[in-house]
Amino acid sequence: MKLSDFEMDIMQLLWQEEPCTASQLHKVLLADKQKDKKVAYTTVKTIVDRLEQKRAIERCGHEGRAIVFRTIVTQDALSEQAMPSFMQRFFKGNSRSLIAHFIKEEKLNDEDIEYLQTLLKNKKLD
Amino acid sequence: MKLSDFEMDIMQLLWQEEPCTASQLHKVLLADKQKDKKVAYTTVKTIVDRLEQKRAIERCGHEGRAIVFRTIVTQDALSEQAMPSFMQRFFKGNSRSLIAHFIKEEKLNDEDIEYLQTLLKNKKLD
DNA sequence: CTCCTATTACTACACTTGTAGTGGTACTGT
DNA sequence: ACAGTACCACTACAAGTGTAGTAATAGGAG
Repeated sequence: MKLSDFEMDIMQLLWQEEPCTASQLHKVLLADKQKDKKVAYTTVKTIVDRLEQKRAIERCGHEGRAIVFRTIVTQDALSEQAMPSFMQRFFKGNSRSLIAHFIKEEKLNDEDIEYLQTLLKNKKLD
Repeated sequence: MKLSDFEMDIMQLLWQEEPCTASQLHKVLLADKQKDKKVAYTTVKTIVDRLEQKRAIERCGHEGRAIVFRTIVTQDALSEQAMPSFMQRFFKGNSRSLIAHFIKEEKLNDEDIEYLQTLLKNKKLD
């Protein structure tokens, strides 16, 4: 399944908020700071319709007139799909440099670091 | 700068092969196993043209009649740009779970693991 | 019961993207 | 010098995407 950027954004919201209606999603989107961009309700609804067509989400009830939706595909299923092409693109499939990149560039507190160190240790032992 | 998937593929090749011509890129693409998909030379040329329009690459000479191209933007510049939206999408900007995901899911040999452990150690000290 | 409003289903449209054909022409091998 | 070929610039086009308008209407407020 291939979803567009905006479709992914909506899925992201749905995973956090589901089950919910299109207008709830719209409100969350508008409330979401970090982005000045405002979209019309109908725009969100269009994306929701497309997600339904693609069988990424489905109707699971009503709330007054509004349709309540929930996701069908899991976040993992989708990221599994998107991950390889991403890595390919930026790191030629070299996961080591991918991880290294993030470790170098991203903010991590001590607790994060310890957690990741533990993960690595376990990985080595397996 | 926003590049499409195919445009990114070509950039990837260019970073590895530059400076080079469109037909060289085409040959590399065809030679590339892993993908049965065959594209016409003109398709590649179209993408190259678009990359030039977007100022991601530029002409830097000729080789007979053929135009030699080289990249203008760096791999880092582009991944910096692409990274956040990707992370946002799949990990809500939580870099720790992103890194954790890769550590868990990707193949890493002992040397890789030691390298990453060193990186983490240094990160902690900084 | 009637009116208003929130929602819906449908339609629209310009832009991007993947994919490639065409027609012209600058080199190159003979 | 001529022909063939490899390349170029330009054009095309369907599918997907972001963005939204419109017409109809079900539900809720009074």
